[in-house]
Order: sequence, then structure tokens, then C-alpha cells
Amino acid sequence: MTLGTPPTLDDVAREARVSRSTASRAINGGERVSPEAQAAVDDAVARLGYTPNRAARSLVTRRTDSIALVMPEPDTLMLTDPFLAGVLRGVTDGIAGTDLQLVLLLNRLDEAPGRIARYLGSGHVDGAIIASAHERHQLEDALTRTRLPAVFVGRPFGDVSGHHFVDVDNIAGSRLATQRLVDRGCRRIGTVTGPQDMSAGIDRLRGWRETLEAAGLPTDAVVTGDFTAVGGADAAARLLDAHPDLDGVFAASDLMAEGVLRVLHSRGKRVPDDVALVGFDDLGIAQHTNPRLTTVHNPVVATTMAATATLLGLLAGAPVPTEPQIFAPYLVEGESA
Amino acid sequence: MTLGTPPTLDDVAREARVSRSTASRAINGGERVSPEAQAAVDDAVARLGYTPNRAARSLVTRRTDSIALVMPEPDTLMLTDPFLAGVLRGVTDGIAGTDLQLVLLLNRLDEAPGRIARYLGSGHVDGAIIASAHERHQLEDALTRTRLPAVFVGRPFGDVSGHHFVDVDNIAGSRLATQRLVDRGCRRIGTVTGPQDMSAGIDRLRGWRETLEAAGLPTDAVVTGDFTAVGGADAAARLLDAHPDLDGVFAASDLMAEGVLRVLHSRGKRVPDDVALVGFDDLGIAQHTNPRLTTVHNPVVATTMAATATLLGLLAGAPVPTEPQIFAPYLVEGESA
DNA sequence: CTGTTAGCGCGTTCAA
DNA sequence: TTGAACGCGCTAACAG
Repeated sequence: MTLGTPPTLDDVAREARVSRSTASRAINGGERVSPEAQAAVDDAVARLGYTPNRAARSLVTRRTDSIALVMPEPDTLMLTDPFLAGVLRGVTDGIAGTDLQLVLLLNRLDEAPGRIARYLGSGHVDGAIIASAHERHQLEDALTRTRLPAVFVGRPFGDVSGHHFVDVDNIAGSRLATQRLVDRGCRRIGTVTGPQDMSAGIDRLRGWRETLEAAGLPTDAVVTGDFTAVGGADAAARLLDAHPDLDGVFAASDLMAEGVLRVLHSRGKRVPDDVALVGFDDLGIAQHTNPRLTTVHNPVVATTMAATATLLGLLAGAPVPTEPQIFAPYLVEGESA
Repeated sequence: MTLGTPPTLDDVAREARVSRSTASRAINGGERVSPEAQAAVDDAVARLGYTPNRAARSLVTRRTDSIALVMPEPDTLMLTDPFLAGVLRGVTDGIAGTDLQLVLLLNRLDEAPGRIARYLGSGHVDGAIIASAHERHQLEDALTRTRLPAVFVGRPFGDVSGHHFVDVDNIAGSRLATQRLVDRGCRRIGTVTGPQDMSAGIDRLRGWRETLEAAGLPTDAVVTGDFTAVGGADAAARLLDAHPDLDGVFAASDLMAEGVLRVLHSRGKRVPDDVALVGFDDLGIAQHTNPRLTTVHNPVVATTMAATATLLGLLAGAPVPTEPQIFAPYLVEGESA
């Protein structure tokens, strides 16, 4: 058996003793093919190990059968980003069973904003999942312009109308976290918040503020972090310097909470007795801190799977409404608050 | 401007007042085109925003201009896998500047071994980076059979001949780690080793054993982990149950070392005074444990970039020898040993 | 239900 | 140096 070039549809047709178009129909869905023909083709396909040539098919169907996943590039310092891994899982789980190809586009933080947008607009993919919601990337506008089917994981920045997105209810989540601190008796509650050019960062700050205002507590102890452990530690140091009397902290991500925890330890503060701490995400690291972190569960995998399902619907031509799908977070008991 | 369908090469040619083949040549490398024609085509391309149709090009060049990255699926329990993030970075950095598409293939642990192999063999990609070196995946044979250019990150399992791979010197690394324990006076040294169906797991165990044998110390305190924190904790518990007198532990990954650390703490062992601990990987988590982990640096990003460079060479038709590129690890000082 | 026919957009001979 | 003609492998009309 000479396997110089892969078998083509012609080979299959010849082998099955039918015409090429019959073979094609049998392979794609089997509409209007007799059982015998179908069987013969199936047989030939198996015998030859035939796989349709994607390029040829793509050329005529005008679809590429591939979707892009746009993600922020993993951080240089802290390679470990559980969110990234969760998104990856959600998307791959979401397209399992389809024959969609997943093309990965890592959005570098420092690069010219046009590259990704240009790529998405150039017809190389049928749709996109965007999990890179930094304001500066400006993918939103580019996407509306090219009309590429796309679903955001996390509320896109700026004008939401016309965009599909799924998200966890970050405001509700940060309320849960902050309320927990209030309920356990904390009266001086600070927050290490996320980047304010990401909707998650903004919303998690807002939930904290609203909860404290409702409780009649001050809302001045705020420092901005970057969702990483190192950034969280830096922020915590600044926070404690400015407000030594803190008895509670809400960290807008578990990674940052980890950093906060280290700083608290190094300053001799007991957790939760001196300072109580609540994080956000519950993507595997909360159980591994000491003490175990009380946190808010963020269903990233489910969220991303939903986004993928929505995208598949769009690709199938379904008239999917742009109502966002918002997932509910919930508090996860730990020992830190 | 009606942008119903994207501009084609014909449009460019018309706009530039040249024939289609001249336009084609001007776009691909500019061989045998007059400066005027070249300029006219460049201009037309810019004006029209032309992007070559990948499918059409692929059909005639018989290349797909995309490569696959095969990785193990991130673990369900511990989403955080720094190795994964490092590999991702290395590959994307490695193809930056080329117009190669990166197709992501996540290798599920429980799935039929044929899926990935079939995909790789079906001509959908021009080459592959394989960072999923579990024995059971059996990609090695499939790859030799299909003759798809491929480079492994981490020594492939089984017969290495004919395969390209890059790796860190895991044996040397684990020797460094173990020797450190010996040098600081440990006499009863155990190891939590990695999966024994991965070359990294095997090699890191071997370096530990050889070092102890050379030092005349016993090599019976071995338990197998799975490179995760939870697995490391389980393994550590078993290890300490069987060998309560341990005064040193080499964990074959930092994630596992983290688990070991927790178990040691919970059993009231001081680190490093009662039990010294050395990890492996240094991918961001070693600095964040308490005490900071002494570990062995594993240059994953560099390794993966080298693999990608090799693959690019293969794709360019260069006669790349299959001599492996082995990177040297080095010890990173921490407080745990 | 089946086979014949006509492109999809592009790179590449081959003549001019 | 240029352009005309061909075919890559496939799907979708259309006619039978």
C-alpha cells in the first residue's frame, strides 16, 4: 500500500463504485442516499482511512470549521493562571464531538491592539470565544465591524449591546464575600481589587462598596491589584500601611488573596482572628492555602462551556438573542473568615 | 464600500492593473516582478485590505500553515498547571512573526488513544509539538507512521530513535536536588516521585536513587505521586507513615512539594529543621510557599521555544538531526533545604 | 436516488 | 518580466 498522497473523495467513490457526489453526500449527513450506497461508501472510507481535505471543503463551503479562542497571555512572572486553564477546559469540552478546530490566539499585553482584530476579521475562523476582556484590546468594535460570530467570556468592556456574553455575577459574588466579613463582626474592611480596565475588576469592587455602604461602614480602604499573587502582596502591603487597623479584607481573586495572606503572616497578623480574609474564584488554590481560604466560587468551566454552546448556536445560524447568561456564584467555606 | 465578500486575488490584480499571476508573485516573495508592478500590487493590497484565502492557498501548496500543540488536558481537581502555561508561552513565542496557526489538541487522559493520532495523521496540520508524553498515548508510533514533522517536549516514551525532542536534563536535576539534601546532612531521604509512565517521572526518580547510592544511603523510601499537589499530599502521607524517621524529601515537582509541605506541617514537622525538602520545576510556585521552596529550575519556556524552532526548521525542509537538545537545570535556593 | 457539471481562490507551469 | 491556462479536492446545482 503506497501512501504517498492521502486518499481523495475520488478514491472513495471508485472504491465504493459510486459517483463522487454520491460519496460526498454519504459522507456529509447521508441525505438522499440509498442504504446500499451508504454502506459501500462507509466501507470504502474505513478501508482507505479517508479524511476529507479541510482546505478543499472550506473553499467551497466558505466555512473554515475552526474557531478562535482569544486569551490573555499567561503572565511572565506567575505562570500559573487557573482562570486560563479553566477557560481552556471549558472550550475544549464545549467543542468535543464537533469537528471544529480550536485556534489559539494569545493576546500579548504589550502588543499593538490590531493584530488579533485583524486576524479575526480576515476570515480564517468562523467564530471566536473572547476571554481577554482588557479595555485596551478594543476587540469589541473590531468584532462588530467584521460581524464575526463571537461570544465573550466575561462582560465585554464598553457598550455591551449587540455582543453575546456569559459571565459570573461578579457583583453578587463580591457582595457575598463582603457580607461574610460584615456578618462575622469585621468593622474595618478593606479590599484588594482587580484591574479597573476589566469588568470583573470593576464589578467586584462595586459589590464590596455597596455592601459596606449598606452596612454603614467606611469604604476608603481600597488598593488596586492585578489579579496575581505578587500584585496582591504588594497591594496588601500598601493597604496595611495606610490602614493598620483593618480587621477584614476582601481580595478580588484567590491568587491575590494568597499574596495578602503572606503579607498578613509576615506582619504577625493571625487569620482570621486579627484579620479575616475572603477571596474570589475557587479554582483550586483556595483549598491549598494555610489557613484554607474562604472564597466565592466562580464557575469558569461552566461559564465557558455555555459561551461555546452559544457560539455553536450562532454558527448554526440560530437567532441567538444577546441576553447575557449570568451564572450565580456562591460562598465556599474555608478557615480564613 | 460593499464588503459582502472579502477581496480576492483577482480583485487585487484588477486594482493594480496586472494579471493575477503577477499579483500572486508580488504577494509571495516578489520573485521576478518589476518594481512598478510590485508597488502597484502592494498598494492595491493595502487599499483593499486583502488577505490571502488560506483554504485556497492550502489546496494548491499542500500545506496548511498550521501546527498542532498536543498537551495533556488540565487536571480536573487542580486546574493550575504551570507547566501547561509555560509550554503555551514557549510555543506562541516561538511562532510569533510567522503566520502559522496554532491548533490546540488537548489529550484527555481517559479517552481512546487513537483520536489525536488520527488527527495528526489526517493532514490537517503541517507539524506538531507534543508536550504530552504519557506512555499510554502512544503517539510515537503513530507519528513515525505518518511521517508528520514533530518535536517532543520531554523525551518521548519508548524508542527514541528517529524522534526529535528537547528536554531538560531531569536526571542531572534530581541529582542536584538530592545532593543538596545529602550535603546538608540528611541521612534518611525519601522521594515523592512522578508518574512512572512519563520520562520526567522516571528520570527524576533515577537521579535520586543514583545520588543516594553514591552516598551509601538507603533508597527504599519511595512513593509515586502524579505531579499534582493533592497527589503529592497523599503520597507524602504514605511516605511518612512507612518511614517516620525521614529527615529529607525530594519531591519530583513543586506542585507535589506543596502537598508534601502541608502534610509535614500538619504532622508538626518543622521544615527544614526536622525534614528538609527540595522540589523541582521553579515555575512560580516555589517562591510562594512557606518556607520558600528550594527547588531545581526547569526552563520550560526555553525548552519549548527550542522545540518550536526545531519544528520550524523541519517544516522549512532543513535536514535537522535528531540529536536531542538537552537543557541544563540548576538549583534555586529557598528556605526549605 | 444518482451522476454530471461547474466553480470555490489560489500557485504554478509554460509560452510569449 | 508577464499572462493564460490548468488543477488542487471538494460541495452544490441540476438534470436524469
